[in-house]
Amino acid sequence: MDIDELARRSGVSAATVSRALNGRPEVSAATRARIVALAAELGYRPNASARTLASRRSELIGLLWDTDYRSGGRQHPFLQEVLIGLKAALSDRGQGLILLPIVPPDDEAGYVRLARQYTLDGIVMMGVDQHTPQVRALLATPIPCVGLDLALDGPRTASVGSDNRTAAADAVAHLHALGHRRIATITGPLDLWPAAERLAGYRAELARRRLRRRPEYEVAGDFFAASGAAGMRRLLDLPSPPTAVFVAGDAMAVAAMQAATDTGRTVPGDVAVVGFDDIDAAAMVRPGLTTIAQDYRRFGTTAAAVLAELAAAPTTDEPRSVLLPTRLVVRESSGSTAI
Amino acid sequence: MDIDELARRSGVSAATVSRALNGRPEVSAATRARIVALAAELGYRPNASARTLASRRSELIGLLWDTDYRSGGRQHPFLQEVLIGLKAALSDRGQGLILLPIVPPDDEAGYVRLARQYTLDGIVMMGVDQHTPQVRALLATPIPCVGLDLALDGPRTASVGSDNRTAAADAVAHLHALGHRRIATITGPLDLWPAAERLAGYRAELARRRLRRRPEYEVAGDFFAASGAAGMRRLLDLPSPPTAVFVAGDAMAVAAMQAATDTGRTVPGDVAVVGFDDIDAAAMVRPGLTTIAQDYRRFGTTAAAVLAELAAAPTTDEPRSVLLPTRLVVRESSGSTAI
DNA sequence: CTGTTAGCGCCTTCAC
DNA sequence: GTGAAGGCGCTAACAG
Repeated sequence: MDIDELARRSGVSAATVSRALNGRPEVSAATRARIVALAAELGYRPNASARTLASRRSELIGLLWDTDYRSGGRQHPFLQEVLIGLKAALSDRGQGLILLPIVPPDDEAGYVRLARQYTLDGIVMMGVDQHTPQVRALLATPIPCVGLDLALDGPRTASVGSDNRTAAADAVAHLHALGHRRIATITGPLDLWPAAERLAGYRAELARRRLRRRPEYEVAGDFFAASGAAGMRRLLDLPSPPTAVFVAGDAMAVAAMQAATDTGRTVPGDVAVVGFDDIDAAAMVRPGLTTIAQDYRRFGTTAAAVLAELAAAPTTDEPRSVLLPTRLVVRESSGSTAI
Repeated sequence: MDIDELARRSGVSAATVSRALNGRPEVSAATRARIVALAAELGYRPNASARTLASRRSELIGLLWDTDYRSGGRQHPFLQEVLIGLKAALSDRGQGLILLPIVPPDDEAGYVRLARQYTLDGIVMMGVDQHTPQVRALLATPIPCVGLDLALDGPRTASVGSDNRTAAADAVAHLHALGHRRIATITGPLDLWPAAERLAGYRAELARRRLRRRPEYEVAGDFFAASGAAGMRRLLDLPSPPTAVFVAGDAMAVAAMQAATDTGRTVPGDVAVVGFDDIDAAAMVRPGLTTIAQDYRRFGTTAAAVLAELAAAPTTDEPRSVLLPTRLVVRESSGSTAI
């Protein structure tokens, strides 16, 4: 069942079938209706390769997702949800999603070649280092690229992420409202966009509420559990330890809670904890972890929409970014009563 | 940079370039070496669409992964790891991975058409119901299909999964070795292959160790947390409650532990628990959950290898399946001492 | 509005 | 061992 067969059966030429099915305006309503109906009835689907070859557009989006970068073990707690959103939004637009292999660092043109090889219409990146030569080369290209939790820069790029700054401020506000005045934080790696924004939000909210900002209350973590435990121990050893800690990632937060418990403190009694991400475990540990939930599915749907906009828009130097709202999920770790 | 350009620069015809790059035997070693070197130097990559159109092979594998099927919330704790393995193994073979959209149940030929549309060389399925018309139609086809944790049936299909039966037996053996004699289980939905196998392994090991099998010790769960908690409560309310429970999934196991704790029991003191899956939370909860770890990455690499075999092998009626080894991860929930 | 004619970039017979 | 020619299935100019 190819286009010629369909053309024969509908009594028109292949060109007309192509036009009718692709929504071209030059076809009469009657012919189009007839062709569309017949195509549906016969289950005709144009061959993707032939279509791509002729039109130079593939309706294919590439996903660049580096499983090695900083993922020493389990990372990207959200890949699955992002994929769900992305897949749904793309297929609504008639687009497909292809997973790109990781190219070695010395193959500078690797991604650009992959994009050409598959005639990709756009690329979604997550969990990659946008400063590597291979990625920079890709970003410099007019191929639409959107970064998830990644601040991208290029003629046709955009970034999608949560409004981490506001979210962190919400966390601090929540703790403050519960009566806490000595609020510390354990950060992520500050060269990562979300980590930096969360710290900025923490600081901003302290200032807004006229709480003193103490350098020793800002402990550096790396999003992994061990750094959360170490950070908590360090905070609790302070002469004037905090009564609450905003931890920039849930894996660290859970470990931080355990570190507190292990050293004889109670959570939230002695120290309240608020995390970030709402990983599965947040609801499974005791006490349940109060945390910031991100709408990962929407990361995906937004990425698909932004990609379409980028493809239509002219190239530009203006950095574009979309910030998504988050939600504070209150569980037991922040305590329900003031201190 | 297309094949003609490369041909011109290497002083041969496009046909020879094609043969050289595709490892055809008819090319002289010298010409091949020259062409391969030049191709590498110029970074030539044949256009995927043109190649697929001409050769009728795409080197593309489709991933069928239903995000709705039984995934009321968070499921498939292993998608990410599977993808890592799959992507790595496929790209080693020069193949790509494309995520297939879910087709509506009334579109019986949907997947078959998708396979043709993209000229897919094979399909990996996970988290789908293989009894639906759309999937059955695909399986009936000579297109290579491998199911992860799915017992598939068709002329060119195979199944890859853990050796769930042995794994469950290991769990029971572990509990028995710790001194437990009254060992119960909370199962998954028994129409799912892994759940049925785990129950079979539990029963087999009881028999091997001459432990009495009691019907009231086999409680039905559905892999979700709530059913784990309910199952544990029911077991503990028994006149002669078990001293150990093998829970067929970690989400249920964690909830089961909490249910035990909530009703005044201690874990592992009053009741020991062994789970299945080794989800992230297993190491985060207290007590840490003893569980069976599956090698999900290997699911992916194995699927890629099996797909290649299926493509080369003739169609057959023999069901093929590959069972992967698992690993018992001992933490605190099973206790380190006998009762 | 519709048909005819060329390719899109590559592989693959068929000659040589 | 290598080249020439045709075609994979579709889209996009160009006519009409």
